Amino acid sequence: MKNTNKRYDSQCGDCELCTQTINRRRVRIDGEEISALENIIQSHTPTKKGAIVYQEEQKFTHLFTVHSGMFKSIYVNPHGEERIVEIFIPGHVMGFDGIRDGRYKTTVKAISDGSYCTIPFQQLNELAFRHKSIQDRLFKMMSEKILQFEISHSEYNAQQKLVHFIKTVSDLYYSRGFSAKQFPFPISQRDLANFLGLAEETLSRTLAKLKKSKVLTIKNKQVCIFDLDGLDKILA
Amino acid sequence: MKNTNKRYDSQCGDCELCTQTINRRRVRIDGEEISALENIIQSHTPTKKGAIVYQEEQKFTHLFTVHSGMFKSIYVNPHGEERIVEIFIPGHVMGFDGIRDGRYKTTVKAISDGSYCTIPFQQLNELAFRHKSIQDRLFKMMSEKILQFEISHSEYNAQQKLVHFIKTVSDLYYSRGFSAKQFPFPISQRDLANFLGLAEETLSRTLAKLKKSKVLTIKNKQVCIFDLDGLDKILA
DNA sequence: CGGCTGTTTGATGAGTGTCAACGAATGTGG
DNA sequence: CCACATTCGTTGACACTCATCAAACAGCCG
Repeated sequence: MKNTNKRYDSQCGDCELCTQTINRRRVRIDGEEISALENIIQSHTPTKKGAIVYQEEQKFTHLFTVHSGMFKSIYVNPHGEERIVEIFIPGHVMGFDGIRDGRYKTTVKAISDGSYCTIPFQQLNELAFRHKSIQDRLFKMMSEKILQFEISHSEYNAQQKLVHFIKTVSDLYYSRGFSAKQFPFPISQRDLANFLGLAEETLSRTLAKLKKSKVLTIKNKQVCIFDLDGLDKILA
Repeated sequence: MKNTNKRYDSQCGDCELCTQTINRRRVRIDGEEISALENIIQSHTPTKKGAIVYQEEQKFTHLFTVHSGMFKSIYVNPHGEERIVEIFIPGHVMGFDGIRDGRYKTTVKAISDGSYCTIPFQQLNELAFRHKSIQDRLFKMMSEKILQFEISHSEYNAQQKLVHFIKTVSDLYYSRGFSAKQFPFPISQRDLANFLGLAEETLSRTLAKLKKSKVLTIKNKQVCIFDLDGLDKILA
């Protein structure tokens, strides 16, 4: 099982910081700045499922990029309820919530076995101050994130929420050269429901409906999309 | 009417860029960097209600800070439906959605008469590259915005959505030294419903309920909060 | 005054959350 | 390797929130 997942690994210089999307494909940015960047990235910390990358209120020191596996970012509301606010897959950068006031505001845990790279923010910051292109990239990445949130804010029903998320993941795999129709999906339905703001039962029923209408299934922690156009129709 | 609003104006060096929150109060950051910043800010463009600050797909050149009045940021989804994704009040910075790829992704319009300041991003960028503290501030502001979205993602019912938004505005006025219990609120119920993702009728009924239970009212484009603790209880 | 636009009210139904129970899968210790 | 415990996913019944439709009402401006 672990071996079949291996091909989905992200290379070290393959994260959002070092790549850009052109024609739906993720391509590496070249230049000495990027090399400088790669030099401060500490590579491949392997993690077991459930392992903690960073914790709420811990001092903010690093950003992290997912290398393999899936991670979740958890926010605990004032009533102690855990809410999953983000799901990360290979290439994603984790830890932006710490920049604000020097402490992480969420807790990040591994959903599956996997590994991540570590970027000392202090050094990244210095680098951004020396290389304009790196400063620009950081601004752009954060701007992108803000835009995504703004738009995703829009009102979807249960099916659309689910399909939208799966499509996002599909696009991401596609952009890295993998199949858009079949890819690993190690997240549990409980976590997924929590993330999407749905009851577990609603998610289960929604998945059943999508399977019945031959749009997609999730089996053995793998998504299999039968009808990509069907997905778009659901979101339309 | 316009005169009574005047005291709610934000000063030029009063926006999120030049201030920070300490003990729920917004205080000015000092230092020559901030002065440099103020030098590139072009002051006070007055606008009439309905006026457009920037438009989707227009080339990204400036950030804007609200000086007085209220503004809305509109995203048009693929089906031509308009969705209000942000509401801006004095001190807020508008235009971050343009950094991503050099074009604004939303349209910003004035909800009421008001005015705003203009910051050439090119110059701001240069400045951020020279003054580390400005780069830091920009990073922090964007991080803050990301965090807000992540958290607000959490599941609220209609009443909580409404109360949460009003509380946000209240806090913001308070942080600038105005009353937390009574402040201008020029947004129409239609726009507000759209922003909150509610039907107009639901919003109307929710407001009626809050008024009946003596928590708050909105009259003459003014919010009047009777029971601040009541608000917190609703969100709890 | 009439024609807008914005807000309110009532009736109805769709979509989801909740509760309860069960079945399937996974992990654990002997 | 089996028996058991635990987690995870499924299914049905039901209640409730909220969107929708329809219609009336209020405020505003020419």
